[in-house]
Amino acid sequence: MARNGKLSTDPYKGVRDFYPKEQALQQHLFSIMRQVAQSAGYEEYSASLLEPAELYRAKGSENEEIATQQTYTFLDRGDREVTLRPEMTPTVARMVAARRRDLSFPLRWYSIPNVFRYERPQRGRVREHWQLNIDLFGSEHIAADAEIILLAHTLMRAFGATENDFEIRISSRGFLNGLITQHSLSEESTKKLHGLLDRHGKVSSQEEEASLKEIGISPQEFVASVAPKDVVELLTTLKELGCSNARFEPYIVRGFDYYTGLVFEVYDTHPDNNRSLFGGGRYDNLMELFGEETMPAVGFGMGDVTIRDFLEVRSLTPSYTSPIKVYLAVTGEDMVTEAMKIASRLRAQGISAAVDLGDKKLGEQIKSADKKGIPHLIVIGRNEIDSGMVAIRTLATGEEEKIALTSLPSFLKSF
RNA sequence: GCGACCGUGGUGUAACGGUUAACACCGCAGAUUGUGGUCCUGCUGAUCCGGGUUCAAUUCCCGGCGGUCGCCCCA
Repeated sequence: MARNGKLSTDPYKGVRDFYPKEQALQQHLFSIMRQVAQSAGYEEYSASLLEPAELYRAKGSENEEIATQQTYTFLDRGDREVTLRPEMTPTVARMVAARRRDLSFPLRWYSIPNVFRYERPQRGRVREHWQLNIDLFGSEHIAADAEIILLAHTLMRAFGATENDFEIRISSRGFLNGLITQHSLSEESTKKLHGLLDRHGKVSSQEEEASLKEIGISPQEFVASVAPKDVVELLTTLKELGCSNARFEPYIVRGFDYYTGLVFEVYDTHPDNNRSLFGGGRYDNLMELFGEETMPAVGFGMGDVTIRDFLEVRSLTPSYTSPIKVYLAVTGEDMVTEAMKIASRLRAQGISAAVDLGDKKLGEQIKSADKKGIPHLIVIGRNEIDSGMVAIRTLATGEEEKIALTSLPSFLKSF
């Protein structure tokens, strides 16, 4: 709130400040993402958040709204149209297309970029979020699809979720496109169909049936539809690989027009949060944008906001621990320097230590160390320096142990 | 872009249209010039902005801005 001409301390609409505790959680999420991606042989890449606006206009008749209304797009000082990337896939496709001859395939890449959408903020949706992007380029084999979905599964497990906490719903654009050609649907009807499927579960089944009939498709084709061949094969493979909470779901569409084959979404099974957490699919034609031949690709994106909600509902977020292992409270003249010497020696031994700068009373120093979540504390004063003995206290319990200054590092390492 | 609900200290809440806007937490200071998390004392600090109705507005009305939730769309 801006008041009396003072600047507001609120962050810009729809974006978040990450105070140390939130940042620690953020880094926790990222480190699990990195660990899973790297252990499967994926290499990390990165790029600027600025892209030329035309990158998002090129294709996607269906996605005009995203390109024109839901991006941050502006003119730079040289009258170039610039967009803050709303997603990473066009960027990575651009990068791969640019170095196509130099890269060896199959290519496994991942990144954790921040992406921007100019939208109305609401639960689970903000204007800037971080999104793990995992992509596998250069393979048409169904094993590639299986690998990507398995990675999504592994990630969820790595976050601490059980197979009962989530469900992987798979469909295929091939299946959908088959229906569309079979009924020779117009572009308008196709769009309607996509919208209808996407809203499945949000409208009553009567309404849905009526709308389907209007388009010219009988509801039975969905309800009784058997999984298409590619999906069946995929599900079988996944099961063999230890992923047994995936199933065919004809209603999965995914918003982006560039998907060409399989599409999938990971759903939260919690009754109060029955929503799509993230998803992805196969996009084999995106390279055409850059005048390249088609390049098979499959991948997914996982946003930090929805995964945070998922973890918080299930208390799967770790508690915060201070990066400081031992705090040095000081009392008396010239003791700050003495404490800093001790801290330096501790750091050289790989023990993180911070010194109170002595502006406050000793009691206050201890209180603030505890509030910061620092596990251990020692007081440095004349007595300690002269005797070479300190009392090391574990703040959570209040227990103290007297030890020689010289054996402090080995003592702390034992924790 | 559309709709519903809501805007009171840093946070969470209170106040029939009527004195000095209350309480709790947090913060700061003290009780104690070398020892925290319990208790005690004191202090700082708020009615989103602009109009209107009224003797009188935190309270009622209108507009703006902001927030939350939904729709659209989507991650």
